Amino acid sequence: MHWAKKTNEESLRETVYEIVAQIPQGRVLTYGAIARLAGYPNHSRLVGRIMRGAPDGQLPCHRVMSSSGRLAPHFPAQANLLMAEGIEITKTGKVPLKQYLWQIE
DNA sequence: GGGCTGACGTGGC
DNA sequence: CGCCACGCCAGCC
Repeated sequence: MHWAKKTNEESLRETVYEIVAQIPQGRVLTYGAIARLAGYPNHSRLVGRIMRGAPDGQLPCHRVMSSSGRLAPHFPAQANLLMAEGIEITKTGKVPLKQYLWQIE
């Protein structure tokens, strides 16, 4: 067969969770980076959707943000959780990715 | 099926 | 740094 498996939230969720679970403390990752690592480079939006319904407390979803370092809407606790592990947040409410982006070795 | 939405990304100004 | 237009694509109505 040559049909492509339909990319949907279900098929991505597991992979995304696994990746997010591995983000080290004090480091962050972007939706786009996660999408690429999962093998779906053009599905950053879907990753965001998945994070929206992610089990809070089980996963360090606060370490996930946009490529500009902007934090997630409707997730007020994110900033505190980040600062709690030593991550700096600028006055404009963004995380300087240059310093905290997880460089996978 | 068509149109809109959105925890997105990139490039231009 | 901010705003915006585009491109993108699954989910939802």
